[in-house]
Amino acid sequence: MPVTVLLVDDEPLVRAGLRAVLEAQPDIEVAGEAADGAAVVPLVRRLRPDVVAMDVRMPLLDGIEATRALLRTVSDPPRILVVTTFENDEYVYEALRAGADGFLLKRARPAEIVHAVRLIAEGESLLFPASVRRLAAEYGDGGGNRAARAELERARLTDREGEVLRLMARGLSNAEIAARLVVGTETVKSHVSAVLAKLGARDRTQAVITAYESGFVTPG
Amino acid sequence: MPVTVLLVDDEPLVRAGLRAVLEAQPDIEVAGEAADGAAVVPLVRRLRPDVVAMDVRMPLLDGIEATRALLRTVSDPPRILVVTTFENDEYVYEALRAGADGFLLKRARPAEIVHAVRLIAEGESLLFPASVRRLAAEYGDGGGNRAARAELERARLTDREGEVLRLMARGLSNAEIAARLVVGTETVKSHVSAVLAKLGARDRTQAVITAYESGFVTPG
DNA sequence: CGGCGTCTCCCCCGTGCGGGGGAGCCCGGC
DNA sequence: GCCGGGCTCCCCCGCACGGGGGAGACGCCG
Repeated sequence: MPVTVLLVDDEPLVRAGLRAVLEAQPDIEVAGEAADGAAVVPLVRRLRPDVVAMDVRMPLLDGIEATRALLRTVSDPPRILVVTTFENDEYVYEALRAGADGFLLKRARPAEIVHAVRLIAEGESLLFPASVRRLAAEYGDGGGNRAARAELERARLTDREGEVLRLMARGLSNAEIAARLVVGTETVKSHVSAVLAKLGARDRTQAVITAYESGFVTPG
Repeated sequence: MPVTVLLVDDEPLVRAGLRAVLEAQPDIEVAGEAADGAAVVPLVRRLRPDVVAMDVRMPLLDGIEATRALLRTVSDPPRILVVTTFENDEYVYEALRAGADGFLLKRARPAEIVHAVRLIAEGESLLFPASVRRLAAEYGDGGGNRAARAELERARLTDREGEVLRLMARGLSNAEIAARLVVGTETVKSHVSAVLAKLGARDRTQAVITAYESGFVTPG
């Protein structure tokens, strides 16, 4: 009895690639595809796949929310393999905290992709497989320079501070952030100052750079 | 006689996806694959493909250099379709200047990918197809950034402006940039203003964000 | 209970930033 | 020759930013 997989990614090209790679295996079967997180729950109910290979970044409903929704609403939920482009995508960690069972880099080799799906299907957790560490090393930090990352680790931003940093990283001014969060500009200034202090940044631009360099936010 | 395509991308998953999408067409044939730019020239010599679908960012030899190498060393070179993740990747423009015939977003739909390959094969140039504009609009995060991207498409920064933007993206203040470039701070301010205007950015933070989002600078 | 951390808001104050002007110099192209 | 673009430098000016304080309200936890 083959392992059945549901592919969830907003890019058809990635779905086609995963399908080609996985269906080349006799013991793996692609049960279906979805282009966004919102379609996942009904599809899982109908297809009952063993594994969901899920992108984190998607329109409508991202991989984190889709993971939560699956675990919350589906009885005997499938194992969830998070698929991502960047190794230090903080969304990945959120997805793992939300209950995903492992993650996989899109640039992994076909054999590694197949291996990951099999492992996950068998109930193994696949948090930091050797292949990922190797890839991370090969691609030299690829989206997470160590110093910046260490800085962010030590920083221990509060929820609110992280929220503010994210908005800073979208180019919003203090006034705009205040409007978005429905608080006063003075409050935002407090949070911004805290972020700058914790990150060792001199101004918001340096803070945003640290956010990018550490993978706290990612381009694309 | 079918259109033959050589796939060049360092990610096997992307190659598999392109292969699956293209080989579903009766009039398109995948002649071969390469994982980096260095392998392109000999492969083209041997396989004589009509079209090379080439990633810009690759180890060893990137898409720009590979394009140059092809046009310089191969007689009757194939048409070159640049494949990219970001619409405003400055490398793409370099590749186009180097002689590539068009570019394609990885998140395009299969039908659009097929269409692009056919167009390129027929000798059409494919610089800003409607599909790309539509995708850019769809994925533009609402308003401000979209305008900035559209701006960046046309924004041809001068050498000096690019240099200044790069230093901005490293967190340097105007005074520090001035010291680094051995010019006056007023001069730096002029360049910064020009960059902001060309990028449609309100302040240096937004400019740096655009630099990251467009791939003008990369984390790590 | 009292402490602690978080979130909220307030004051003053200096300054780096960015807009809007203008101007001289050099080089390459028409 | 002249013109245009790029690089350089200068003026004034308003303001958002960020530092350095302080303070009240809430929830959590020992």
